[in-house]
Amino acid sequence: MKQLELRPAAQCCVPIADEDLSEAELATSATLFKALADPARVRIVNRLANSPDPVCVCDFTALLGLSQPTVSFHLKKLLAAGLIDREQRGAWAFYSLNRVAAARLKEVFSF
Amino acid sequence: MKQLELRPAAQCCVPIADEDLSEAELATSATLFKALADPARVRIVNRLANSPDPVCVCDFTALLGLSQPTVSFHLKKLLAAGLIDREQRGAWAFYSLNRVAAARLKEVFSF
DNA sequence: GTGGGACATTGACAGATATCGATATCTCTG
DNA sequence: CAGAGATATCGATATCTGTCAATGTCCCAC
Repeated sequence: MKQLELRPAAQCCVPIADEDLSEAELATSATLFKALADPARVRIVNRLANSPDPVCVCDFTALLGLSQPTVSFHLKKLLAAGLIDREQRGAWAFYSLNRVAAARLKEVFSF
Repeated sequence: MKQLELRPAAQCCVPIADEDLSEAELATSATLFKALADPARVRIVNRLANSPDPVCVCDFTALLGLSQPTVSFHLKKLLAAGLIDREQRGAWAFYSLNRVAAARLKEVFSF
C-alpha cells in the first residue's frame, strides 16, 4: 500500500465503480478527494482551469483573501495530490493545472 | 449562499472549470468532495456502485470493520451530500447510490 | 555581498472530524 | 404491550485541518 503513496494520488486513481478496490486504492481515492475538499483549493483549481498560462502565487493571495503561508499550504496539498504542477521562474513560483490528472479524475466517476 | 445548502450538494454542483464560481458554488463543490474524502465512504460508494439492489446497514458494518454508530455516521454524511438514498424496510435501513448525483459528479470534471 | 522581495516552512492554536460506548428510537414478533 | 433486534443520536475524546505570525530560504538587483 505504501508503494502507491510514492506517486501522487492523481496518477494512481482508479474508477470508483471498479470491483474489489484494495485498501490502497480506497486511500488513494480519499486522498484525491481530500485535496479538493476545501473551498480555497477548489477556487485554485477553478482559476487554473480557466488560465492557459501558469499562475503566480501572488495572484492567489489576492484571489483567495488568505495569508501567503496559507496559500502555500493549499498549493502544497494540491501539488502533493498531483493535481497541479509547479514551475520556478526566478524568484517567483508559477502553478498550472495538471490536465492529465484532471482527465483521470473524470474517469474516476465512470459509473 | 445559504439557499444552496438547503438542497444536497450533489444537486447543486457545477463544473469546476466554469468561470467565476460564486462562494456558494465553491463551498458546494468542497462539501461534495469532503463527503468522499474518507476511505470508508469511498468504500461505501464503491459497494453501492456495484450493487443493483439497495444495501443494508448491517452489511456495511461487516464490510468496513467499523462500529455500527460509525457506519451510521458515514452514511449520514453521504446522504446529506445527496450521493446516496435511504429506504426504510421494516426495522432495516437500505441504502443505494443516487445515480443521478453520480452522473452530475462526473460532469464536475468536464475540463 | 548586501538588501529586498517572493515563496516555503515552522510553531501555535482553534475548530472540525472520526471513532466508540452508551443510550434512545423505531419496528416487528409473540 | 413487552421484548428483541436494527439503526440513529449523543457524549467524550484523540487526531487532523486550516489559519496566521514569525522565521528561513532562495533569487535578483544594486
